Amino acid sequence: MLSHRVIERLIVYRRLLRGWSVGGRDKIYSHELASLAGVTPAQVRRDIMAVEYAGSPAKGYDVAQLVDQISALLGASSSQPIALVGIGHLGQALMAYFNRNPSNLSITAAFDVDEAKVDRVLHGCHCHPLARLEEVLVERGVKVAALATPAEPAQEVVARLVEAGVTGVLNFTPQHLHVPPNVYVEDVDIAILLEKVAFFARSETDPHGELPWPQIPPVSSPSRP
Amino acid sequence: MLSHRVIERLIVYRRLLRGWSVGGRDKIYSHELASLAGVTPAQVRRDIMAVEYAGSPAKGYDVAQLVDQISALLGASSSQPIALVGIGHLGQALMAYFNRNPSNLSITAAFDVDEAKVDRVLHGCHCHPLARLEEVLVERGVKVAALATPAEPAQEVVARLVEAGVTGVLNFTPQHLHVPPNVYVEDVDIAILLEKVAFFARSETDPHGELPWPQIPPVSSPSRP
DNA sequence: CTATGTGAAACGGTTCACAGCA
DNA sequence: TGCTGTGAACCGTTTCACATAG
Repeated sequence: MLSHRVIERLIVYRRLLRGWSVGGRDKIYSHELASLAGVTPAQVRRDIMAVEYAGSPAKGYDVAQLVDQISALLGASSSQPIALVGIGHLGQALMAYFNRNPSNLSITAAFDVDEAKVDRVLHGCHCHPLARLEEVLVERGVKVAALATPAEPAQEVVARLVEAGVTGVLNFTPQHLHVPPNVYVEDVDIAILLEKVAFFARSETDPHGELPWPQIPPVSSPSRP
Repeated sequence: MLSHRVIERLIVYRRLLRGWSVGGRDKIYSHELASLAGVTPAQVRRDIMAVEYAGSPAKGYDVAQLVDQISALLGASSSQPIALVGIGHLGQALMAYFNRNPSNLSITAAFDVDEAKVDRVLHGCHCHPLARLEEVLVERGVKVAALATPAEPAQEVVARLVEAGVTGVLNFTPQHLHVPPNVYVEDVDIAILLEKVAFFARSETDPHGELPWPQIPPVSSPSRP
């Protein structure tokens, strides 16, 4: 019923709607939201069909109500604790980001094998030794973890995460993780993504003298790609 | 003809094949590669149809030849320079990663507005002031850039990147970037991905007492999901 | 008129199932 | 027998096009 793609876009819409205040308006049209999100207006309307809310053809969607209905669908708007394993540069980037931009997600516990990083507070987040992983996770009821270790220990760590009750993992490791069917894993393989970008950068022709392009197309114009 | 998904998986396959040495064998079956990559054997065979190479039903695919043919399809195996804009934690994570695991991609120039970070060498990569962006990029013929700045300056920076001849951008910013049609942008929105994981973590049921699951299924067994 | 809601068509990607071959 | 290569079926997603409403 709710596919991965739809969920992803609804989360994007919600973030954009929360920042919406063009001319102090509290209403928004599908083509405006579409332009901000970089999708088609039809896509926006189709996605909004999934939430229990109907806009008015005259005035568009009420921003506040739409945010509420999306949140109702996504569920659990109350703050949810996230664990982080691996306090390298990437791990610290994650801590810094979610500390700076407080959302309903917050990284509340970090873990590393490196004794030097342990038992300190980094970016407002306490760093524990990896040995205490299960203990802390169970105590805090953590269900979601970000995995930012090197590739080698990844499978072993994820097994311990699952054992401790984690059912969602954001995996920055190049390892393909084996988990039981009730656990959701999202892979983010940055090296693969960069190679992909390099490939498509090559395949795109590079016109030497080029025209100006619409850098910031007016948000109010219906985009018809 | 070659879709984004296929390119992505071919890059994954190539990496796995380069690390393949089970029992010193130089051949591999589709189900073995599939198991490593976490896809179906049919998917592997279908993807390999895209490259100009045929395996043998008796012995499977010759690993070295398959790597060569995938590389021929992906093109430009010679080292390609990458620029990085934004030397925060995330930027340093990228520099550290591509320094440690040398591939055919290397981050050769980094940029930041912060004077304190500039004109030093971090992770084997020289850091320039943002003002010299165009100069350095044109001089080195850089076509690919990773964007790891805050959201606010992202659109302005990408405009300058495009002006300097960049045709591929890996965008870690939550901003939707407007670029001319000949420029490829890949978005990696970590906050959205974490929220998505949190959502699916909630929707998965969490069976309390659970059975052991196949953590490392034998690579030689045909997986039929 | 313009914008929404939506059935239906179009599209793209994955899987099936089987022919062919060592 | 067990694998590869592949046409065809299948399935999920996106887009179209139009009925409907202010």
